[in-house]
Amino acid sequence: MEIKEIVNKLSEKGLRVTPQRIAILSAIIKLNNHPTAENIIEYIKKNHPNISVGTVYKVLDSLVENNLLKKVKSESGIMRYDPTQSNHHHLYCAQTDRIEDYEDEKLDELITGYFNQKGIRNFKIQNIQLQITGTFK
Amino acid sequence: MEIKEIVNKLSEKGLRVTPQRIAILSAIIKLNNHPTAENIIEYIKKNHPNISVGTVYKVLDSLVENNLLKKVKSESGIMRYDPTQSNHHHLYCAQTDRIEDYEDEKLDELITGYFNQKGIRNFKIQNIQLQITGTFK
DNA sequence: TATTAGATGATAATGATTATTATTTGAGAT
DNA sequence: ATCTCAAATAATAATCATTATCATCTAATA
Ligand SMILES: [Mn+2]
Ligand SMILES: [Mn+2]
Ligand SMILES: [Zn+2]
Ligand SMILES: [Zn+2]
Repeated sequence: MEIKEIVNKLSEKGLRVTPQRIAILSAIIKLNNHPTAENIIEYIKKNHPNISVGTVYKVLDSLVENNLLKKVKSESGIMRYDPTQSNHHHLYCAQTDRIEDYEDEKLDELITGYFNQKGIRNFKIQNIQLQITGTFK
Repeated sequence: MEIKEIVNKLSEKGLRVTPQRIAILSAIIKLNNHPTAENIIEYIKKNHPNISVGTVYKVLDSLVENNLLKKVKSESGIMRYDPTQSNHHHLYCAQTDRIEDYEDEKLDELITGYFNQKGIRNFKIQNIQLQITGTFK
């Protein structure tokens, strides 16, 4: 049961366990395609019709701040949310707003190796993310 | 004189050469740090105080559509504009909103080579862009 | 069960971007 | 050099994602 997991994650971070927070995290995991705040609200309203838009945004921000979610920039500028903590890349569809995860340890090693040798002058690298644009087939 | 160049670029694309378009392109080149629409407006108003906000957005869109500009997604979601046509990557400052260009032919070859062999199943790659986050020093 | 800091819901406000429309103008034709 | 008119602009209003406010509620702890 993954509700238990969600409750644990919230507690570990010292966040109060509220029905809204559980619903929002569950929704993002269930929806599973980098939903927008609006997507999340629409989904949650089915079982939780009184949830407030402001609450959803505030919860999202606090979950991002506590590393339980990541923000994903979309082509349009509308923010999207990602439940995957581990570092990974994204495939952007050039025709639709679809965004899929792309994980590739070998590629990461290749790039990390490259920059370990070369570096970037005047810049300390914290994180490298690939934005791979193209079409799904 | 680079105004001549700007005029040429506009004509080549079949766009009418207007003072507003020249001013906007010049501003982006001059500002040279991926300015927002607001940055551009502020800069232009000095010499061109009557320019309309809507015009700036419309000109930016048409320049993007005609491949004279690129959009750059920022952390905050506010769109930024880039006069560099050639494919390149970006360095994002983790503390400020600074965005710098990063070009690296060797790196591109490395990544292209990797994907030429491996590919991504169910996905046709059109373009790969690195978002390198860290701090300038 | 009582306490209370923190969370929520309702609502208004912001701020970036887009839409609308009357007026102006760039560029080709005369 | 004027004429013509599709396209561009300025002024203004509208949209829409996100944020702010604040009265009410509630999860966690004692
Ligand atoms: Mn937010
Ligand atoms: Mn735009
Ligand atoms: Zn993801
Ligand atoms: Zn750039």
